[in-house]
Amino acid sequence: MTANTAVRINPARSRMPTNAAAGANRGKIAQCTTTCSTCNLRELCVPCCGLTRSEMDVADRLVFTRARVRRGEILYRAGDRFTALYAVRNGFFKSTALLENGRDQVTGFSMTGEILGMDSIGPEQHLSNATALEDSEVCAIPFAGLQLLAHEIPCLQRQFHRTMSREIVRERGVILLLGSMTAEERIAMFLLNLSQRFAARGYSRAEFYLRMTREEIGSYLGLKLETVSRIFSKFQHKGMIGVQQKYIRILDSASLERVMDRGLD
Amino acid sequence: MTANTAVRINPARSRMPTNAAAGANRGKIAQCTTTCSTCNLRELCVPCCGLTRSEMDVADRLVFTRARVRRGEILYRAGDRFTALYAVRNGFFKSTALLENGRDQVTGFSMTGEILGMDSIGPEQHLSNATALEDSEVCAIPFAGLQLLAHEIPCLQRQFHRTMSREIVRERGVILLLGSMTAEERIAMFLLNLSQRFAARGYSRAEFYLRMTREEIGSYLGLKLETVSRIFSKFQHKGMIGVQQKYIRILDSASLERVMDRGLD
DNA sequence: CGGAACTTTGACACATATCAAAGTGTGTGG
DNA sequence: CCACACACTTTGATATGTGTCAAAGTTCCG
Repeated sequence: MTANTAVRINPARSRMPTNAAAGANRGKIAQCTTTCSTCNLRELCVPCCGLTRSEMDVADRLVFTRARVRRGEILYRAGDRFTALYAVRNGFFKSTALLENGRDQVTGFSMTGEILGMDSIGPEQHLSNATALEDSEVCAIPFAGLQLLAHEIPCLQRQFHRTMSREIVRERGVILLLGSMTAEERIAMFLLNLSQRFAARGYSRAEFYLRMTREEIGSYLGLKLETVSRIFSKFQHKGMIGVQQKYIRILDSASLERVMDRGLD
Repeated sequence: MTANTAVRINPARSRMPTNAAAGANRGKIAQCTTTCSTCNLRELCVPCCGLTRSEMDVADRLVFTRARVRRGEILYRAGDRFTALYAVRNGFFKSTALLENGRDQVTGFSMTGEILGMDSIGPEQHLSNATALEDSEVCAIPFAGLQLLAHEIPCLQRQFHRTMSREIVRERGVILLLGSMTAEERIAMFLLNLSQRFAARGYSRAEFYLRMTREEIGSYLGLKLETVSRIFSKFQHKGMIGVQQKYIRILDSASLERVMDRGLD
């Protein structure tokens, strides 16, 4: 099974992040209030309104389980029962969906502050795998509890809907990319998107380390790894980016934007 | 504006196959309760639980606006303020998303019982156009009202989440299709999907009229119209389908499934 | 009947995949 | 600490699926 490559990488998968693994982290969990407002639920509840009161509620009443996920480990697998959403506290994940015939495909990359598992709500089971691409930490947000809480805090409910809707819009963007952009346009868009997301998190917009391989990028963008590599080289020769392994520098974002919008001429 | 093509296209359309020659339904409109449970909110609230009481509530308290949309007319446009979701009562719609550079792409087709506008909740404005491909009828479901109601009827809330989640899963499917399937696999999947959806609505699984052009199919599947046409012909020569204009017969669905899963050999 | 929208088919072009081989970096075990 | 293996990346040569361009065919409707 292709899907298990990531697992084989580290034989020692016992320390899989189960919600129960919680124990070790107990110390931190106590200070969930501050932590959540800094990063975890930021996307899910804080921007809602500035209610300190309800933030307290959130922290007090929703039992978060903090979990570590080492690089290569799988946070959840297709088929697992859905009980919780996961907020990426720090680190980097890929989501992969499996087609019936064994083929699989990367459907997204998630970084700090983003929520994993939105697609699993309806089916009540996970339909994709979430794999850590670097040592990461997540907050498990029990879905049932979230629902109860959202029922009492309307702005949390609203925020939750916004988050789901945003996932629809994100996927829509991937559909447009896959359906009507050339390889170069896709790569330009991919790099600019990463750049912008790193910037939004306080990291450099101009240089960063890719957490994923060329093959994973290709899978996400509907391209083969060789094509990804070639286009990286091409952009580099044009002076648009610097490439050294996984270390990328955005040297000319205006050009990248031009490529994204109108293709490379 | 490219988006208006559909409108200009036909000053007067008539002969399109409608699922329910409209006028006949007039009697039903008064009894919104029964109507909703038969089709409109079916997806949104009914499967929730069998509560006759809350079904009453839904019908009584949410003011639905029934609207007719003629073929070629646009139900909503990108940029319009989002106030309501639309349940397709009967008819057929396409959704098209616009890229910055003027390109646009069909992102989905919606038929009876399906909900339009899920992606607009977060942004609070529509990001895509919804165009009727045949004379259609929709129920506008005011979002604010739905939220209020859902707050009081937990199963409605749950059902709403399931519906949003289902949209994420649907789009995920399109991503997989666009990212890793050949043209033939895409077309086979497309036809089988339509077939299955028609069947679920009580129409024939084996023969139906396409409501969209080859170009719209191509746009949706990330292919050019000529490619769509060629593959239809190819499938026809192999005896897998019958093609006469927009009238399609599925002659060998097993073969189509084989193509979808493993490609044509 | 004539025009418009749509579809089909053919010839050819081109972007990306495939196959192959060499190059680079990294972690592990001796 | 080295060396070996392994994963990953790069680059080249070639193949192929799909796009592009063009033209003829069909159906619909005024």
